Amino acid sequence: MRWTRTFIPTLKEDPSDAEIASHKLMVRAGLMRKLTSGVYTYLPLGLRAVKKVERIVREEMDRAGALETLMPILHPAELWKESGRWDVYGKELFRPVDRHDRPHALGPTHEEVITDLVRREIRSYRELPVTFYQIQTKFRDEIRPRFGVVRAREFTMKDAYSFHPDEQSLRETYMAMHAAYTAVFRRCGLHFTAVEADSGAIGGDYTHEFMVLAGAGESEVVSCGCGYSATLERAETAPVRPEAGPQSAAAMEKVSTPGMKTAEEVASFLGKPTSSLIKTLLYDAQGETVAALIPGDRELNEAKLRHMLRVDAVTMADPERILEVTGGPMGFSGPVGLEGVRLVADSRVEFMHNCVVGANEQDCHYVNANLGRDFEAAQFGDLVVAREGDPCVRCGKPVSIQRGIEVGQIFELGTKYSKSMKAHYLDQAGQERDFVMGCYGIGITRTVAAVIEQSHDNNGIVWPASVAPYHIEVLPLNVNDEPTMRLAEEVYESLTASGYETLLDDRDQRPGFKFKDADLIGLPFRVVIGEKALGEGKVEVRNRKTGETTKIPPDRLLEKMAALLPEEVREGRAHN
RNA sequence: CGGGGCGUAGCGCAGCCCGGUAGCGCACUUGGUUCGGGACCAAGGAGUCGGAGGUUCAAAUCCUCUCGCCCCGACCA
Repeated sequence: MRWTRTFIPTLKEDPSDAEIASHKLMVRAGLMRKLTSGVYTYLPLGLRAVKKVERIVREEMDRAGALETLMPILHPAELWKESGRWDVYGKELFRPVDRHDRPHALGPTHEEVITDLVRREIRSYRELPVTFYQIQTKFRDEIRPRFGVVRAREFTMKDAYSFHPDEQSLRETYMAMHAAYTAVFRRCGLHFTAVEADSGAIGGDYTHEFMVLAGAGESEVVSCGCGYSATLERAETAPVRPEAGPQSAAAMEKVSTPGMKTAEEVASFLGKPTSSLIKTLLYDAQGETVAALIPGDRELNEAKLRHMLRVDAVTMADPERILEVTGGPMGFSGPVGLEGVRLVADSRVEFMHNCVVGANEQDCHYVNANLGRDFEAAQFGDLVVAREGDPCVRCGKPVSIQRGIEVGQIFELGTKYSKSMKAHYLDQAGQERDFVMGCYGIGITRTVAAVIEQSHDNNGIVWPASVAPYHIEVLPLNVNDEPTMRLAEEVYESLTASGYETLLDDRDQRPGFKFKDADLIGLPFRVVIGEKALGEGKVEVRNRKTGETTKIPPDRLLEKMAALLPEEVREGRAHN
């Protein structure tokens, strides 16, 4: 492709609305433009990168035996009502209404649609297992779109759904998908980890998220050298056992703490560390009020509380409810003398002595409260948000926390949708059974952003060959010099004919200008044809990533490129 | 949804407090010089100042409403 024949509107300045590197660069390098909040147009160069990722995904999905389909983006509301998600999905679900006033949804994901298809078409265990996938535009009315295409409202996603006769078959496909995803992200040249995750609202039991480690990521990943890694929501860490033996228990005493509500206020008022406080958090767990005890310097992880209580949702109790069950106002709750409420505690509380707790009375706390003597808890477990340096649950070494961009997630859904939507098949014994399902997503456009986020420098994008819009930029320094242009055309033709995707910068611009643009759009290799090297009968080949430049005679260029950019590298099966 | 910021030429911004001529850089057009890391000179085109209403002799500027975009936060005692 010739630069003057395509459309690559590069920008010298950062767009004012961009915050992170990938967003700025995608706009500056002319990959995309914003239409409205969280909605983007892909320009020719950007689309090529998107298509590279799509192709890799297709190849790996096909290899894993998944069947490509294309489902509608417009769904009738009935389907969503049937699965129950019409009411639980919330404001993220776009809900357009047609001219007959009939409600619809724009698909944020397609479990309902595929389940409907499969229940109509598949009757027998003989047709199972089967996996369908599609690469489609998805809509999610994000509460706050940001970071360009990392959190967009309209985006491209690959979603796959598998149907099985039983859990074992599901697990086999799950593992195959895990392997396919690993291959996909490897081929995209990403540094990533697959972490244990929380299944959230989609439901299901077993799930991994594929996270690209990047400072600009929105998710936090807890990981340990031993190989354990999990999302912050899911990550468990072990309590630190105190080195000294149990301190002697002092006499419990009620003290006045006027107006001191937060752990920090109470601790500083009493001149004690926040870690000597026990926070008593009251939650409504599907009708039951539960008190959760955690160390004063920690935060409760609601997902963990949900799991411990085996409920789908927990919400903080309102002040009226707190007054009713504890007898005291919000901010002064404590476990001592608290009756008629289930008390659960973080395991760390077991190792705390002579603690400060609320007295369930306006402006009063107890000091020197001790578990076992002054209060009890019905159940112990890990309830707090993991923190950098906490001991790993597996090996005890300190864990670290890094930020990441979630580019893929795989779920074992089980029978959640087949049950609610009455999707059955007949087993070998002629028995009607619910399909066992799995679902698997990859954010295609987000993956492109993640690649850039992880691979750029001060001058622009540094594309891995596998997802680069083109492999090589041929850059004639002076388009008005006949020998230069003749050679440039020859080089361009021969590279193209040899299967390299080549961009010829045939613009009549000054060299510096073209060099800057070349760095900005970041193609892996640049071939400069200038009068200087030409005088020696040579052209220059420059590696965008390393900056390494070599001068070679034009007739050795194909040989050189074959070494630098072999097919395995262009396909992402190897990286250089 | 709460808080904050911003909408002025294609892009990035100044002007607004203190009302009167709409300006700068980049980009674009023409001519010339230049030509290995975002050139220079000259001339030029381009803006309903986000929108509506109001105050005023006069509004980008003051007031009211409204739309859009960006950032932070969203119940953690």
